[in-house]
Amino acid sequence: MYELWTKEKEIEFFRQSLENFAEPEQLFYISDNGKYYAYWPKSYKGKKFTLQSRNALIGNFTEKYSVDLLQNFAKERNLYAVQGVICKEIGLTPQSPSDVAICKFKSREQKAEDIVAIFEVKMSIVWNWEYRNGKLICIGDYKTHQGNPGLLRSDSMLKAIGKSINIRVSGYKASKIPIIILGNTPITESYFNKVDHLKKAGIIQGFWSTNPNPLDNNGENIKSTKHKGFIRFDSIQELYNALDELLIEEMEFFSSMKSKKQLGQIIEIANREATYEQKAEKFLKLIRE
DNA sequence: GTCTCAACAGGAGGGCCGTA
DNA sequence: TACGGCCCTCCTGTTGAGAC
Repeated sequence: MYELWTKEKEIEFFRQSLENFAEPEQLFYISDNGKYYAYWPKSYKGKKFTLQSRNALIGNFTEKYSVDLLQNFAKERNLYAVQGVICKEIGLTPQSPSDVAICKFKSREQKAEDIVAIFEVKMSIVWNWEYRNGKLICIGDYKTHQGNPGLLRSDSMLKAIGKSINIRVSGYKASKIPIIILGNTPITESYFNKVDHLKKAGIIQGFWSTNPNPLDNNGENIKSTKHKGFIRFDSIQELYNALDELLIEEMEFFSSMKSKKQLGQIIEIANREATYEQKAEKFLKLIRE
């Protein structure tokens, strides 16, 4: 039930889809010699086409999987993991809801102050599979097929970043809510510094992979970037600890483009307040004016 | 020639809305 | 209520540029 992403989850997706509504032709590519593949193998040179019918199915499956993964954590803290959360005041509209969010209440429509964390799910089938005589045979990891799954794609990364910024610029009500991108693959090296910078800048609190072993034969893959902008979780407990760490203290996102003189003035005024919290509140108030 | 990366293109599915 | 059109989001293959 509450487990990280493994090959068994992908088998579950195919089995569930085949049992409920999908034909094999909607889930697998058919090669020239009649074999059914989840992705075109790198060695395949025959005629190809692009499967579209799987997209929404895997999208929905991975969102539901993410809800299950987070539900146990939420329940223990009297919270709820909710799919498709709408909160218009922070840019989460019915057309573009949050994939998953941890909230104080169970409903889809939420007030900003009742949303504890927002998760954007970017997951896909990671391994390649052959469907033969009703059986699913794993024929290789993502390095052996022509597809480029999940967060390994630059446009998936850009889309996740774009959606997060859209929430951040929708208003100050989103400034207390952490945003996590949940994936099931590593990220490319070209994004190592960028995810760290996004974390330091407060825009996205992490790109988290729930897949502890994305490569076969203990293939080397990144555990985390230098400043933990990307983390690969190897156990549920590790994931829950990271969530606890993230949610334990109330944080505040802020950004600005001001001269050193203006900043100095703001700091000087804020510093007249009595406590650290009051100084911070004054600073945030002034920087947003 | 091969590999990697970013950008682009594209169809399926689903929700919404106007119209008959 | 049914239907069609529009738009958005989903994921995946293709293409071209650049590095080696």
